[in-house]
Amino acid sequence: MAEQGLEFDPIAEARRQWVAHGWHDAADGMAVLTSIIRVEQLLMSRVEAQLRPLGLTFARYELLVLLSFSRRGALPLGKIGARLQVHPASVTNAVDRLERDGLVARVPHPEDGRTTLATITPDGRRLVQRATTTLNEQVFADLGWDPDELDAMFESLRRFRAAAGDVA
Amino acid sequence: MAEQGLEFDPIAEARRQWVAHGWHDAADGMAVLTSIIRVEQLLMSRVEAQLRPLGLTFARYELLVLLSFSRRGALPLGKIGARLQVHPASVTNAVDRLERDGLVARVPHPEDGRTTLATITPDGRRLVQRATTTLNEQVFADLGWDPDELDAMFESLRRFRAAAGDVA
DNA sequence: GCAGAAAGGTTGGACGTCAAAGGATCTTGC
DNA sequence: GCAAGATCCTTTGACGTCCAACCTTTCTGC
Repeated sequence: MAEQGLEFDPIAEARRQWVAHGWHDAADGMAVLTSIIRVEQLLMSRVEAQLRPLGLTFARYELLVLLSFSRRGALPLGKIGARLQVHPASVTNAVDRLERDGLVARVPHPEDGRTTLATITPDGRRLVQRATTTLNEQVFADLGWDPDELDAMFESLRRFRAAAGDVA
Repeated sequence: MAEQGLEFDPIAEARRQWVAHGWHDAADGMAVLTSIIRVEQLLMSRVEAQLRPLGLTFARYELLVLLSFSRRGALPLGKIGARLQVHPASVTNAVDRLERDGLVARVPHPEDGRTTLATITPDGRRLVQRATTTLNEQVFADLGWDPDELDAMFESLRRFRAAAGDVA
């Protein structure tokens, strides 16, 4: 990444340009959208930095968490995709790599021949435990926002997700 | 994507689990981080849906916008990376494809033999114009937040970026 | 001047995401 | 019962991102 040392804020600059071109109606939306993209990038890189030493990525971590929270430690791949809101191909991909590393195993569904279950292994459980502790302490516990601000953000984001159909 | 029809909010559910496991301090941070990732995903797919018919991606669109705003319509690849806050390899990649499509041309820097300039072509200017009009109307003009909320979001996000070193 | 350090780009590899197409396996409806 | 249509998963291909390693070209310091 090119992290350092701009003497000005590129997003503020872009917004200025938008206004200068007469695109007033779109300037704020552009600025917020771009900001979200950038903040997501920064947050993700914090997370990945913590997970890398454990041999995990966030995508795989999320999948492990989901399995570890499930009743039997196993879920159909399709349901995993629905819960994590990712493309089926991404699930296949993630499960492939988790399986390669012995953190998950594929098991045929006992009743439905089309379905495959991903099952978390003991190694998988141990690792997701460690990863969660690390992430909780090093990232989630303090993103850099006050509690009030955090709540406000969550609520705004939730409303957006609701409008997009994520929430019932 | 698996867009539809969960009968509950996966992020709210994850947060519940976090609290149930006693990770109170991290629960809100986890929820907000996950929400930002999800909202970024949703916004990005709106943007890409508008750009796809034009043969552009957001990464390449941003690069074109940057060039079109520059004095001479040309910038060193390194400076592009710094302004867009992406890895040098990503710039190489994007410029390769823009060049392939005739939207940008690589020109050696007249004074510094190490440096390459990316120059926007007339085709590039025309296309970025069209793309901007479309995005302004179809996406940026209405993300789904009230003006007040939009301002609050921008400010929270700006503060975060500042703390991360993006802003002077 | 000239060796060593720094700066600018490119390449190759690992991952992630999406779209589209394909193969299996249920489920339906007549 | 059986064909037609849904489901579930995988595969392939196009892109994007990052990292690490590797050339070139410049700049620095003695």
